[in-house]
Amino acid sequence: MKPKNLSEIPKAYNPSDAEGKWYKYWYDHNLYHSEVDETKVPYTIVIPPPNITGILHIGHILNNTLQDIYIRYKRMMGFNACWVPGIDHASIATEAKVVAMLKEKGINKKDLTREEFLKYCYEWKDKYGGIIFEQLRKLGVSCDWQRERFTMDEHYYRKVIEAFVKLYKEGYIYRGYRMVNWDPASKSAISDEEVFYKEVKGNLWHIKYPVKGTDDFLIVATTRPETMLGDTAVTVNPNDERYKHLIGKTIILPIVGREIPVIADEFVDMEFGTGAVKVTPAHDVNDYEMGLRHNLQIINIFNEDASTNENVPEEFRNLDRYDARKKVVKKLEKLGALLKVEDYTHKVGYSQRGNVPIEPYLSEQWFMKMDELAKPALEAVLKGKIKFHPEHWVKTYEHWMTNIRDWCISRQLWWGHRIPVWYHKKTGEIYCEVDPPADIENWTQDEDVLDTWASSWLWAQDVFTNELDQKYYYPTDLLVTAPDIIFFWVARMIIAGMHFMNDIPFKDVYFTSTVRDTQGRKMSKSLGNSPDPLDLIEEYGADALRFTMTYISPLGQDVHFSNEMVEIGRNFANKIWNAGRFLLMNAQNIEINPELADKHIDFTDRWIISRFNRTLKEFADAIDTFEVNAASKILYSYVWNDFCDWYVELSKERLYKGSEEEKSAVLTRALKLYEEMLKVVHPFMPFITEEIWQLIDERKEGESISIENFPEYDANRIDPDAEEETGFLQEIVTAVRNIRGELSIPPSKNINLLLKSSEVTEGQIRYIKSLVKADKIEVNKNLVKPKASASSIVKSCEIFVPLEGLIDLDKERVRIEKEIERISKSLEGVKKKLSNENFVSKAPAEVVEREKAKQKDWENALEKLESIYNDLKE
RNA sequence: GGGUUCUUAGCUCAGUUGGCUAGAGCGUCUGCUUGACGUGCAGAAGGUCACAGGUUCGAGUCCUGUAGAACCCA
Repeated sequence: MKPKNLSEIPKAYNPSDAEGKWYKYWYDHNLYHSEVDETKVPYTIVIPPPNITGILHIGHILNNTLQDIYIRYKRMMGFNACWVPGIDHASIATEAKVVAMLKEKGINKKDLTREEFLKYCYEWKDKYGGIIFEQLRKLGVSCDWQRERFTMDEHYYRKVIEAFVKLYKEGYIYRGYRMVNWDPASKSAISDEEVFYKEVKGNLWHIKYPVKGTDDFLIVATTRPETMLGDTAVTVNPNDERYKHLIGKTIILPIVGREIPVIADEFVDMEFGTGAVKVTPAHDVNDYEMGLRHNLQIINIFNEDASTNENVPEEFRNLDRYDARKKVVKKLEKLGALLKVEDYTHKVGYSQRGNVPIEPYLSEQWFMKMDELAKPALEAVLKGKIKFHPEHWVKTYEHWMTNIRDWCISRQLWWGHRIPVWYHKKTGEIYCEVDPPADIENWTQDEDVLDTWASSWLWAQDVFTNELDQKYYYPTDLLVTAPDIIFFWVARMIIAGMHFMNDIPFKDVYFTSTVRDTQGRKMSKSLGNSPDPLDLIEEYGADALRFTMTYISPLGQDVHFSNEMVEIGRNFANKIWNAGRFLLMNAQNIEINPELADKHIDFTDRWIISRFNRTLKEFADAIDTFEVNAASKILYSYVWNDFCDWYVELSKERLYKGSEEEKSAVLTRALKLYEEMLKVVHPFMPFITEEIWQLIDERKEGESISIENFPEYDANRIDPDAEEETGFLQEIVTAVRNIRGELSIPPSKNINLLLKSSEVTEGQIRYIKSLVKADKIEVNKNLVKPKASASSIVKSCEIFVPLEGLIDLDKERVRIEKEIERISKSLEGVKKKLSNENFVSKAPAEVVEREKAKQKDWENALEKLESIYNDLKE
């Protein structure tokens, strides 16, 4: 080992210097490219492809940090690690952006041909599609950039089309005229999963519907009065005594004047509203089904943009649905048909993309039959072939999969994978193949494209573009994703995997926490509570942000994030930096000699090595069980508490006072241990660990900590004796420091120490002396307590700090009193337990033994404390 | 309405198959220009584990109920 000669090491770690430099180094040396290598076991992750319209948000930080931790860890463990990056074309979102962009330029999509429009889309993608990866690189992700994919790459596009054709031929895909969720802004169907429900303050309008040929009338209550223009019936519950006599009668629809029947259907809830329901089969899902049951006329009153069409009276035509509502209400009022208006809060479906209320709308769409396809995918998860972390998502998955409904996969858009179906111009015959028909002039291709998720569901299998790769890397190992796309993407990827590959797409799925603000609100642009990760990286450093995210994100729970929390990571990085700085500064004067690395070993060395190996074991267990949060805490506590607070402090004794050879041995060993520690931290904090790793020894061009071997746990290095010996030392030191603190003995004041014990060793005395700033330590099992002294008890050892005149005896008395009280209380509990015969006979022997030992220890301590206390009273 | 999850120190969270003298970080208080670090060091205070029952020798942990919160589905 040959640490660099450093004239000056900054007191604080400066991330911005290190980050750009090392990312470029990794990138230039292509360190994270993976090729098929049969001699190595692959470990594969496919990135959840961000949307090309998307920019980096705090959720991406968590998600990609987790993936990077796993990929870096496995790479260092010797796996052939492959992390495939890529982006998603995002049909609806992108098309909306491009349309808006064109509009600003004064171009109307309608005036463009499909080809012209797609050209604009690709231009847009080239301009903005790569931004998010530039941002992710700032985070330090070790993706294989040579494998970057896009859902509309030629190979991938073809795979999507092949999948459609296969499913069509197998009978899973059909075309139908159905009620769909219509987004009137993008003028496209969307799937059930793309609808979210918002609570909206609205009204319940009570409208009077006259019964033909009588003075009688029915009152219907509705939240959407404008749809009455398309009513074709009124329904009551057949058991409703109030309305039985009206069933079969005819209503004259106000405004429109259409004659519509009163029908009976069990579906109607007698309790809701007035118990009489207007039926608009073309614009409500339940009404549509009722319409089918009763053979009702279906009148569509809206255009594609949800404005009223020619099926309504002339004065109401060409109005936006909300304008139509106002006008209808006004008219009803004028006609005396409006009885009352109530405030009413209800949930309204909105388009997730366009954020406009969706319109239930009848249209011809392509659907996928899901129930049969879902079965193997459900089984794969229930039988544990795919494991979810945390496991409880299995229930949500199961619930959705067992109640799965057919999937509307067509979208009335141009940007995306065009449906490979051609209609014969004369015969109307349908042709569905990957390649167009030979006599293309006689056919017209379906205008629609596929739902984006009907392309990204092949992501795990078709980012691999040749058979060899696919065979080697598939199934992938881990998918890290947000739980809100469990249905959209995770479930469908499993379905696709089982159907097309006859195998699972990934072995483990890690569902991340949802990042919220400190008030528990979701991060959103409109609330302005969403921090820009790039600002955070600039302020605190990428490592700090990465570490903080893992440190604060509990498994399976939402995380409450605020910018100041990143200080946790920044401070931790600084701690690591300064421990390194300490060793490097000493290396300027003390020779590093690898031959001495195993010389002058004492119990503190064996202790830190033991602790390190325990840490390795705990760390690996946490990573293997996907408890990343726990893993980060294990790291934190080893680095900060064990290594810095104790080991570095202990080492000073020998570093400053040892022989030249001892100094050399101690520093060499400490640097070695520090280097191993850096490797363990590296997957979490890649930049700082690389920066220091490059400083502590001479490295060749192309070498990197990121491709070093991860330290291996060695059970033989677990050393209970050294742990015991160091633990005893730590307890004594802490007890003395406690006395100093509690009795306000200034740190500048050196003390003498008397230890009444037969168990304290010479080795321990040396360290105690340096850690508590003692001039003299006397150890003797027959010591007599000096009168004016402070005391403490650690196991069998009594500690006395004689400080005539310097300690306040009243304070000391209170301190001992408190200690007596605390131990008495604990002792009481133990005694109570042990005097319970049931406990002694039924509890495991081991537990009983432990309680007995406690009793002995505490009784012992109490006896000593009481004697000390009596002594103080004199 | 159905499902899932949560409620532990002022705040954010750990607490594995019940054995606990209930932990950590932040914040608070006291002291510290200690030859790595004030982004730090040393010490301290702070909790009838939401509430009520039950199972058990033993419950923060298991069961039932109540109250409150969040998310998903309809």
